[in-house]
Amino acid sequence: MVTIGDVAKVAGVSRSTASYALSGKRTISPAVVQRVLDAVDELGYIPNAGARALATSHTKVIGLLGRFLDDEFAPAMLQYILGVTNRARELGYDTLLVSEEDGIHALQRLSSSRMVDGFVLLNVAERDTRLEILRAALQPGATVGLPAECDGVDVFDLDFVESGRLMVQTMHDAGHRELILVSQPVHVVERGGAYVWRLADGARERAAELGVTLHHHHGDSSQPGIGRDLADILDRHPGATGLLLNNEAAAAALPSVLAARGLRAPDDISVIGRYSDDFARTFSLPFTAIDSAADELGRRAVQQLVARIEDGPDGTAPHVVELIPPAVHDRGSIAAPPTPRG
Amino acid sequence: MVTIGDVAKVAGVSRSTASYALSGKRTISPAVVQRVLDAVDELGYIPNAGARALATSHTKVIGLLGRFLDDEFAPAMLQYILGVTNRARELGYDTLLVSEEDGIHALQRLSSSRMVDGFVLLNVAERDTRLEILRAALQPGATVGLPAECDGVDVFDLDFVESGRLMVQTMHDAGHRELILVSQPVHVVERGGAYVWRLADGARERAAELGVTLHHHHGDSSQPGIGRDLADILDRHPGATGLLLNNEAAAAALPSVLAARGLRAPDDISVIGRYSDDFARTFSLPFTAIDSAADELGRRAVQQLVARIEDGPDGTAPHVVELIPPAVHDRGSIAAPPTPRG
DNA sequence: CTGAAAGCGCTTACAG
DNA sequence: CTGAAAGCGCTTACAG
Repeated sequence: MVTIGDVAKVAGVSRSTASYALSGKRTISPAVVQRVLDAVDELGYIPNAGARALATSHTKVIGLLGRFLDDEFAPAMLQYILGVTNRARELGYDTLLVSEEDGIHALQRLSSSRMVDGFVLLNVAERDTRLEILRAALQPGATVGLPAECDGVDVFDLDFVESGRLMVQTMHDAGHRELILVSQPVHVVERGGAYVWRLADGARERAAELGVTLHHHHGDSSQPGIGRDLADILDRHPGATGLLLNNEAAAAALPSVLAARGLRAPDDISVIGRYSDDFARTFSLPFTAIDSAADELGRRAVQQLVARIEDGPDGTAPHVVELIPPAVHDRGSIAAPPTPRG
Repeated sequence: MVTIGDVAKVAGVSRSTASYALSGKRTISPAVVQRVLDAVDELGYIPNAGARALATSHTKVIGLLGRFLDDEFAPAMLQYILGVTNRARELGYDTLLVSEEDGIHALQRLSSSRMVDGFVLLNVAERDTRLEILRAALQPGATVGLPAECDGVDVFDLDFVESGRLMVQTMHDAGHRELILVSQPVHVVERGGAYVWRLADGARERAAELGVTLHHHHGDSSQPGIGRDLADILDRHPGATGLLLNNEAAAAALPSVLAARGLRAPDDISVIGRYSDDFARTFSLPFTAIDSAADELGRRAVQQLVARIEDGPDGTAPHVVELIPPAVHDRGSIAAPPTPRG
């Protein structure tokens, strides 16, 4: 293995000079710097990460903690992950991905062993037990997902309240006066998935303000349950002309459900969803939707985290709570309601 | 930060005794071991990973290199990733996930900096330039994906040739004599996705042996292209009664395509796919399929890798090439061909 | 502008 | 059965 001692020898300088020449933390004569750089090239020198971490207390690694729940929508998770890993690399960091069930344990292990400089937590719930550990850790942390208590961490999430309001507003603008909102299952809420009721609250609020009728239902998170649920829900509200989906499985199942009933969007019913553009593309969902901005959220979280890491432990920048405003991606599934038959 | 020196002090022993008591590499009297363990508990001691890595040359981290290609089927990738991270953790390893475009560069960086003890490469192509770097690295490596040249690495993949044979065999058993195979786009093959032609070869072979007609087409890898492709392909082979899919996007699009043509599986046409069970569940695909075994492949690769890491650099175990035999998951989309109309 | 030395926190021969 | 010391490969005060 080639060490900085080898580089120093080849360049004809001391190890400290070689180190300073590479880090630039001390002025070294240009000629010497060049000799060191040449030696590095010649030998293919890359510093030993463990040794550097031991000396500097910086690993240049961030810990990414996901919760991969069985009934959570797995494909969407990859977008968050790639947002984090790609942005981290751009900023000079590698990413340790932890899928461990026991997030608390993982957090303690990585923090105490000094394996990482900071943490990004995905899928953060309303009351997330990982947060107290994170606040007590020496490394800073950023979350994707808005918890009840945000102090001590940087928080990033889609603005779900505004998303709900926007869905209703958009339908109202198109002339709809009776809407159905299909959310994730109740147990997702019970598990702390507060975004479910945040979007619902926003929708309800705006519906009340606009005098629009809104029926709210929770649907299953997978097939065939969600297919039956959708059929059932449509049966129960024959007067509804607009469908709001805050449930990826529902969005995936809807095309077949509509086809089976001989309905078309937007001719017979208008539809607006909330999921990632990537998801829509992959599964060819033809519905106008609010982008869940997974990649963007991952990138922002890691960027803020790195800024905080490099600010040092007594950096004084206040913690942020950034809620990304919803953006509607129009796919033509919203139109004026059909004129009532008969 | 609590160090092994603190533990030693509290336990009233030397640092080396504390270390040996914890590692068990030397016999220490039970009483002393207990005192050390108590001190560890009391202080919440967790060893500094960098220091340990520096001393032992082992990081207990494996590097996971993915290639996340734009038109590759992203959701499936997460299954491989979780197979790797979960199994690695069970074996005491953490996982550094690298999504870097430039896999060669990443490999060199992680290898030379001694950040990881070994590598798992996902999505390995027929001629994968990362492999030469991997062979030259001091750390061992395992691949998911069968390259042309397997020496120096442990290789894991689904047996795609056998998968192709099995698809044809299954259809033949049900009475079908004219089949269509829809593969991934040609450019996936050109990029080195040899599994595409491996499955096709197996299918062709078995079709020839059984006297079955097989039409082979490449379809687009996303909507709306693949929807049009499927319709087109079905138009061109009105006599075909069985459809083989080696293209996830095609599987996802097929329900709507069939619905639009007023066809049902298996009444009007029999269908067999090749994708992960998880994928089928998530998108409620109603087709019998060969499981791509993503999770299982990730787990096996990491297990073999860890065995090799712990065998040490002069371990003599021969490298393996494990092709997982295809398993059909019956979802009832195969039946006898319809009796010809007219 | 440069070098010799200490120190980061471990593990593991070397002595007893 | 246990301890004092060396060493892993870096960085960074301390001296010149």
